[in-house]
Amino acid sequence: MTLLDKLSEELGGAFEAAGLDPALARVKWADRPDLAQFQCNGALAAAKAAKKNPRDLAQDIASSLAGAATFREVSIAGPGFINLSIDDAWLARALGDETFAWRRSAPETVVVDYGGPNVAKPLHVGHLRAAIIGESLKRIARGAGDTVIGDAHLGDWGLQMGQLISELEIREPGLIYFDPEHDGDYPAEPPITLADLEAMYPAASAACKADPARAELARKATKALQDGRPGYRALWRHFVDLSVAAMKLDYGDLDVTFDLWKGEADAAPLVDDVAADLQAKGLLERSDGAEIIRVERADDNKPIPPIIFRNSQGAVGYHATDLATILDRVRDIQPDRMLYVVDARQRLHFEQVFRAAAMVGYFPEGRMEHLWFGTMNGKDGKPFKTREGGTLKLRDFIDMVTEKARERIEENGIAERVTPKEAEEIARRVGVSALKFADLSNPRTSDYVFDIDRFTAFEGKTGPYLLYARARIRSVIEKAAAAGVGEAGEALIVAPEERDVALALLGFGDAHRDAYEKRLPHMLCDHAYRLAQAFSKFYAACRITDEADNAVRKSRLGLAVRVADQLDKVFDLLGLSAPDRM
RNA sequence: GGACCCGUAGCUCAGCUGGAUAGAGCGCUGCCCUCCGAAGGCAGAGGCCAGAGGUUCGAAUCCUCUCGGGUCCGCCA
Repeated sequence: MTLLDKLSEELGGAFEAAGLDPALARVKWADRPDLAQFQCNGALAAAKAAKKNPRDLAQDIASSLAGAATFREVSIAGPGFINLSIDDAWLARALGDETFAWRRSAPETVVVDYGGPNVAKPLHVGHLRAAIIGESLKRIARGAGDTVIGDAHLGDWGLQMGQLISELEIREPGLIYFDPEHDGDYPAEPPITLADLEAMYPAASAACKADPARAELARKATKALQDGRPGYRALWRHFVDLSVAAMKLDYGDLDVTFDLWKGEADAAPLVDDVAADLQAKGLLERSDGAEIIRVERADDNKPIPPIIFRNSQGAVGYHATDLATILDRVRDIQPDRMLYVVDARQRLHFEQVFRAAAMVGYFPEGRMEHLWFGTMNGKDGKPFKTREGGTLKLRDFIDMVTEKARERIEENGIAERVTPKEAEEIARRVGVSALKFADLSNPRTSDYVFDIDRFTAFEGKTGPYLLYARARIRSVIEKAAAAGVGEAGEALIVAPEERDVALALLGFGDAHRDAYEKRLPHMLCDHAYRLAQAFSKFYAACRITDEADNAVRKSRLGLAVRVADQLDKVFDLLGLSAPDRM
């Protein structure tokens, strides 16, 4: 039960005593911190329903709360706002009460799909948001008690594979993989390097676009691969292995990890089962030589085009593999929920797929969520590109941000205090946290402008600032230990800045819950920043290690420890990694 | 053409079930280190919440329209 739940419960009792609906007794953080810490506007809604004077109702409620140990003050203001401030002793006790951390009462098993990189195509900035947001949502759910399985869901089975295979066949037709007579094993070593593969992709793609005959070759190769031609399959395996090894390095740099590295190809064997199920339900239709599923509904306010399950060539596209993937997950994992962290432009696609999956009876539509996100733009307001207008590779992007972090570290004199090796590690973490925090602190659904100077700044609402704040607190705690000033102790609230730190700490459960329920990590970013700010004010106003009063000193040390520990928890949920000092 | 996302301080953005005086960061002005990390703290200037109607005791928030920006709309994923 979170703090706001607890307070709402208290108010709920008072509402019931006054003959009102306790569900209206929702308590929230005060809009007017100068007047109170919390507020409840439920009397206004209750008055509307009961056709009574809201101020009178608020008065009744306030009176029945008069003896409560929870509150120092309950007052009424305006048309019927109930203003609440917590009793300091209650607050101090609550700090030690673990139940104010939030856990789900009924945890679920959840699959999160937040990868979607294509084989042979290096990760680029377009993959960044899915990786960062998905990783955080995975951790947020795990932290709430869910069993969460993250899947990279590789794009390894579409037309691009046929384009690549046909491209290599044109370039090196003599390779054994293209010999239809060959009967037996293929070499264990790939015939090309990763660099070759990555260079082939744009060449093949451009050639197919320019020349219909070339595109036809690619389609035929795709079909042959999907039909299981051994040489093509062996080649495909090489392509996937080369790519995945490179992807793991890039994702690793971002501290993004997947539990499963499945792809469309893993789902492909189930496509026939899906087709049979669709057929059995009478959902598959022929249209212009293709097999389609109609997913529109009578009450749609927009046209929903049918899914092309198999195209006129007989090949399946990503609608079919996505459906097969759902079937695969239902059979293998039996999740309660499936989350897709994918670009906003795929909204229609997922609407189609979710409808079809529900129609064929695989999974309830309401338990599949497309958690779409906005675009990361450049300073010109258009999707982030290199200066030349090309796509920026993820590893170049990470290098760019790390380099910037390195400069900042030198400017700030950090580099002089640590070994070169440690400075490099600090630069990496500062750079990556700058990048990740910038992305996460914007609401998932918004577009935002990537401004490297702003995001790598050590001041303001940035990743580096939070890392710094944590390092500073840890440093104070270490110095206190070294000075032998005693252990952290029970909280004791004597200064307003201590009260504000305590309140900020207790806000964690609600921030976690909000971030989870709304699937919005930025709510946890806001919390981390508020907490760091509350600590800074406290630190500026109160002495810690050299405070003369024993109990007060121990209490303050205890607050510092709690803040540092909670920042670590929040960093973990966001997927940020902090250096111990900087 | 239709659907969806968006328009809030000079800049970048919060404000999610309608509530009091619309917030934060950056930037700007002025203060605060003989004292635990000043990458900090304190104070201040800066807003017809794109525009117009409507619902409501009450609207940045809900509804309608207009203007401006973005995205998507059957065989690539």
